Amino acid sequence: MVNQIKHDREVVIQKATNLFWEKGFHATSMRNLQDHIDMRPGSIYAAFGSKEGLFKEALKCYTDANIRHMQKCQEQTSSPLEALKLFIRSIVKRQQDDAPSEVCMLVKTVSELTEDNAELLAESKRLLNMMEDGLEAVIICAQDAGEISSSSDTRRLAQFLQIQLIGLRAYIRTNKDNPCIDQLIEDTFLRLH
Amino acid sequence: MVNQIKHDREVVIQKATNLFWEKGFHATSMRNLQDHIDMRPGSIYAAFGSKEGLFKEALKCYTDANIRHMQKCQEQTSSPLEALKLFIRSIVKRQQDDAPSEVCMLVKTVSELTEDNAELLAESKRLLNMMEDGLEAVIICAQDAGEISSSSDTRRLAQFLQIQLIGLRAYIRTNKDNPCIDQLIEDTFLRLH
DNA sequence: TAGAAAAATGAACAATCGTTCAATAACATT
DNA sequence: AATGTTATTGAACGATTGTTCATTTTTCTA
Repeated sequence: MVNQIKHDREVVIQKATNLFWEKGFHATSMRNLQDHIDMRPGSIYAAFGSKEGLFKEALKCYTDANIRHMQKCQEQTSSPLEALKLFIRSIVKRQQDDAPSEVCMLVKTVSELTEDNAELLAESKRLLNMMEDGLEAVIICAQDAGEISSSSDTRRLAQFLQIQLIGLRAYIRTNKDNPCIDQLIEDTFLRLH
Repeated sequence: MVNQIKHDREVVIQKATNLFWEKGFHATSMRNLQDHIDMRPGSIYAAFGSKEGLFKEALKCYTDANIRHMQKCQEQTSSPLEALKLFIRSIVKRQQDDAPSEVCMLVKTVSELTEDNAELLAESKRLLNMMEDGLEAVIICAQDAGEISSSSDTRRLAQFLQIQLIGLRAYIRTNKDNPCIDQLIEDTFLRLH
């Protein structure tokens, strides 16, 4: 029986993720969420415990989707470097599509929250570092494939790409219809050495 | 008579800027502000009209301070390129000091706000573009001084530096005690061509 | 120094916040 | 069909939100 459970947990979390991603943690009220995921307060609290609990699920949902997307990019080509380019291009250019925000949700969260929400802040940092590890893994693949010099420091290259991704996405938020976006992305890879 | 006006406007705005910068627009309540700037609601509203009004002043205050800081860097050396390095190094490394947040307040605001606060969002974008213009002005100086190839596209270089600044600062927020920060900054200038 | 003008106060407002829980509906098992 | 279990509801809670304004205090002028 498909869709027997009225509020399929993953679909609900996905919807909540989109709203949190767009509006941020503080500006998203429980009533906004109630409307957006079509659940009443009692059900939400039974399922997730608190607003923070639901947000934590959203962070996980967002990160998992990104990791899956990176894997999809790797499956599309035998070149790890090309996979990286596919990944970064699609992430950065998703701005024109239906993404809730141009800015990475994890970066947005780390930027917004303080020690008043220490657990959520720490979790966001942890997930961001996980994403960086993922970047380094692909860079190591590229190194093994001879696409990147074997003398390069893969950790530093991963940091560089992470910084580019963060910077590019936040930059595009302030300059959405900049015609030079493609140029800026290509510049990133020209400087990857 | 010094300090005749009890609440010197600029000092108050400076204090408000620090609090807004640390906590963001939504997480900063008017009561937080009342305590932090030592003013009662009536006085605040008489002086600034609204929370948004005060925040707008804070954005201006933050940007002005940054522009002054860039000018100070230019006065410290006759080399425009060295001035840029001084500026970026000091901004990025201010994290260890008393800065309210590692992240640029304008980027933080652009990342946090939506069309629900359209005016503040637009103003933040405007100020960010102003900062980018400032970067380009120094790059042009560096070009005139022969420190940067005259064939370089100064607008693109300014965009590149802007993206690096945004990315580095947000990155450092998630990785505050990373020992490679200096390396990452130097990498930025190695890639500036 | 008396009085007018300006500035600062803080109690109070309606609206909204995150959250709870008794009541109801839907389901599963017999 | 009856019963026990689980899921969902939505009114209501106290706390907090941004904001207002009658009152008091301070400052300036004559």
